[in-house]
Amino acid sequence: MANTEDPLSITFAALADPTRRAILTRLARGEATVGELGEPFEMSAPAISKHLRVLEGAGLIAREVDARWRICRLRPEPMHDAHDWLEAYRRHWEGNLDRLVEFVERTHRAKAAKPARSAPRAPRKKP
Amino acid sequence: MANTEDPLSITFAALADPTRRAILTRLARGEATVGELGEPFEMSAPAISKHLRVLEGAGLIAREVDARWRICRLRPEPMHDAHDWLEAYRRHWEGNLDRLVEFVERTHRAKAAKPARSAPRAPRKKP
DNA sequence: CTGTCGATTAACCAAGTGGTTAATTGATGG
DNA sequence: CCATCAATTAACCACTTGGTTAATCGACAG
Repeated sequence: MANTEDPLSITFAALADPTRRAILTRLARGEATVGELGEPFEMSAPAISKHLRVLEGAGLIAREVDARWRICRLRPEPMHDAHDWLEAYRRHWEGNLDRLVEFVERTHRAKAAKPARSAPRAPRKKP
Repeated sequence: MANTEDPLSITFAALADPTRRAILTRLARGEATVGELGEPFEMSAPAISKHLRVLEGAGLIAREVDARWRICRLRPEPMHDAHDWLEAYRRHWEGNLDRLVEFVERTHRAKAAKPARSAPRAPRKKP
C-alpha cells in the first residue's frame, strides 16, 4: 500500500523514524558512505541498508556508486514540500488567538446550559 | 514499537496518511463531529475512528464529548515542532548553491580519474 | 421500555515495517 | 587465484497499520 501512496505521505513516513532522521542530519553535514552512516547506530548493516532504501524511495537521498562504496547525498526537495504543507497551519500555532477563543468558549460552556459552538460546523438537528 | 517512539516520530507518522491530513485540513476550518469528518471519505466509521485515535495519540487533535457527539478540534502544537525540525534544512533547498556545487563536482569527476570529494567525509584508506 | 443514532470496541485480515542472520555480488589487493 | 571488504539481497520473525464486519455503549425520543 505504501508503494501506491502520494509523495507527501511517503516523505512523512520516511521522516517518522529517529534513525532515518539522524541519518539525514548527518548527511546535512556532507556526503557519506553507507558504512559511515551506519557507524553511530547499534544496528546491523542490512538494517541501515533498508533505512537508506526508504530514504531513497522518498527522494530524500541519492546514492552514487564509487568502487565498492556507495556515496550518499542529501536531496532536500521533499522536505521542502513537507515544510510547505505544515506552513499552512502556522497561524494556528502562532499567536494566542486560537487558545483565547477556546478558553472563552469553554468558560461560556461551563456557565450556560447548551451554548452554541463556533460557526463552521453544520448545525446538528437533534430529532 | 511505535508506542515507545519519540513525539516527533509519532507526529510524522500521523501525518503520513492522506486521510488524516485531509481531516486536519478540515479541522483547520473549524471544529467538527466524527460523523462530519468521516463523511467525505468512502470508509467505514471504525476506520475514521482509528484515524482519529492516531491523530489524538499524536496530540494533533482533541476530542470533547457532547451528548452523543464527539467534537474534534485541531491541536497544532506538534506540527509546530515538525515544522521546526524541517526548518533546519531550509538552507539546503533554498538557493541553487547546493545544486551548483553538485554539478561542478560531477563535471569534475567526469574529467579527472579519481577526484577528491568535498571535505566532511573521513578519507577512506584503500589498503 | 424500546428503538435509533453517533461513536467506539472487538475480532479479524492482508500488507507493511524494522530488525535479525546467512548468503551473494563486486571491486581490491597480496 | 584467492581472501577480504563494502554493501546488498534473501529469508525469516515479531509487531504495526489500515481496513473490514459485527457487537456494544450511551444519549434521546416516543
